[in-house]
Amino acid sequence: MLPKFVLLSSPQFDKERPMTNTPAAQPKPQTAKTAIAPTRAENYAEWYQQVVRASDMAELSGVRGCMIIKPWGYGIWEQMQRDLDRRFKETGHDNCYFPLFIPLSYFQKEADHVEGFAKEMAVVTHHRLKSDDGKLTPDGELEEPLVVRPTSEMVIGTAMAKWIKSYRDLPLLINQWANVVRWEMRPRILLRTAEFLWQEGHTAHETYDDAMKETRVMLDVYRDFAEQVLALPVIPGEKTPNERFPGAVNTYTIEAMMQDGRALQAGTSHYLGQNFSKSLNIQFQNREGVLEFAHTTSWGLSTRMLGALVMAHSDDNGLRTPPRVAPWQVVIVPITRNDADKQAVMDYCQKIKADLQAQVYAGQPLRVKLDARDIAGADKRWEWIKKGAPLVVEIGARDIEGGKVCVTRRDRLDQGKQFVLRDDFIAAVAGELASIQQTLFDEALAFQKTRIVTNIKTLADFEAYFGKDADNSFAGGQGFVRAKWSGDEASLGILDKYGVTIRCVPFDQDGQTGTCVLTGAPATQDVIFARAY
RNA sequence: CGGGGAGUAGCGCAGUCUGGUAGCGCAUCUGGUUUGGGACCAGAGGGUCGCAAGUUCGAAUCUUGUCUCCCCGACCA
Repeated sequence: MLPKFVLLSSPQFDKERPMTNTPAAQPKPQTAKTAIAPTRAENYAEWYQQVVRASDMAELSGVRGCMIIKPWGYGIWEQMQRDLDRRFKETGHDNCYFPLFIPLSYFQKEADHVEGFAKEMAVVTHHRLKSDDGKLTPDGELEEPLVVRPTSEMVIGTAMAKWIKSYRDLPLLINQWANVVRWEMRPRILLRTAEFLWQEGHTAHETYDDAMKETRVMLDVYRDFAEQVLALPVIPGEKTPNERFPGAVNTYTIEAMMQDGRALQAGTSHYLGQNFSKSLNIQFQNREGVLEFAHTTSWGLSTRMLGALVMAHSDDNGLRTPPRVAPWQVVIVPITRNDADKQAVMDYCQKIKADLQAQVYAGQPLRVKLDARDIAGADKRWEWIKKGAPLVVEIGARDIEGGKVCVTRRDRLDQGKQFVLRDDFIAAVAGELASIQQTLFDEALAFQKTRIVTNIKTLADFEAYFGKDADNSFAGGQGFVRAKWSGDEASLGILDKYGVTIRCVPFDQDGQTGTCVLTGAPATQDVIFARAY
């Protein structure tokens, strides 16, 4: 039953990544050529962009801060959407769609909210063009400018105010898949773009308890999704007040660690209290017949997760796409030497494709691509490796004779190609995908664990870790500092010079009293300090 | 938005100082030789030098404006 090509032990995750910071004295031995240049260690920021390009997920569009999401990237997003959407439905939410444009006056109703977004809003002020000597200029000024939604609390809340009359109308649980625009100062492809795709859930509840429960349940949906589907271990916790969503009472987050040790907020869930219901008049008659303001929540997860996949799972040969979200989980590359072979090889490939598609992984039929393009097999193979297809299967005339297939596992390039009996492969393929999914998670988790330091107790320790003299190179091994913080917001000013922020107050707390790493004051809560994207 | 750097063929670059009508490597196409591995040889195609205006007989090159990208900051669901 056990296919012979499954590796039983996991190779050392970090074997090609020195933890020491001895500068490049090593005389580059005959190392295998990597598909991505520069490597992570050479220039992490540039490596990231090269992986995005090489994996063909997305590219810049020429429109400031806006990207084109290409089929491989969008295909991954579609898989994410499908999985998340199922989870939302299972937790009782329905999908809706609200307008892209929000009247400016709506925003003025919630002071904190507008202040939080004012500096990054695209505003539509005209509704037609006129031609002046062939030059088109805006004309027909609007009575009231329209904001392109940066998020939809105001427009959805306004609708909720109309829909909700009675406690019997609650809870109101809706979600929308949409694009939003935030005029970011410094865009970074997939991670921070002016326009991005996301889902935003918006709910209204009768009580604090109900709304808080919803907030936490949805954060846990994100956590489970990140870990199970994206193979991305995350730290769930609450944001400190200064990092809260504008207008929220509590903001919760899942924080992921990238391979350079920086943090990425991967999803958030907000308890909005009665702030928005009071601003927008979302009122209902309670069980005693008394008018009350509803408690609302919102939660979102975006195409930024595509960037997170790149930064968390890629290596120097490109992306490694988790099988659960890979648009194609198995790619068949026919190896044809001449026209005589061709038909036989293609027929054999077609049959294997059909047999593979009859297999089931994670509750769904396998997604199998037969790459029949008229280009060299070796080129196709490397293309799929750079995209991170979990399994690449090469099949040539010789394989047909032996009844075999040649398999490359994307997470095990070091083990090379495995020649396996065709039927064994088909029987084992679902297990292989599960194994790859697990490997990606295990490696990311092992990495995260080695990069969370808990022995930083004083500001001097902190300085040594994050300060100017600390090694913040890729090989330097910086990551998250988990330490006590007093909760004194004034102390956050100390962080400015380090470029570090508190990412979250993790849910799992030891409850011990210690001293604040920043001020030395008594402190009980553990927080995560890190540089962030 | 502040400081720095950069936009020349799909990608990576040279040429810009000292204006004379565009080149290299990879990729692409064609032919041939190869072939279980990111091949080799020969030939070919592809660029209004980011965009716009100006100076000039002549602008990739000089001037001004503008757009975009990268790095560092600030800002930031």
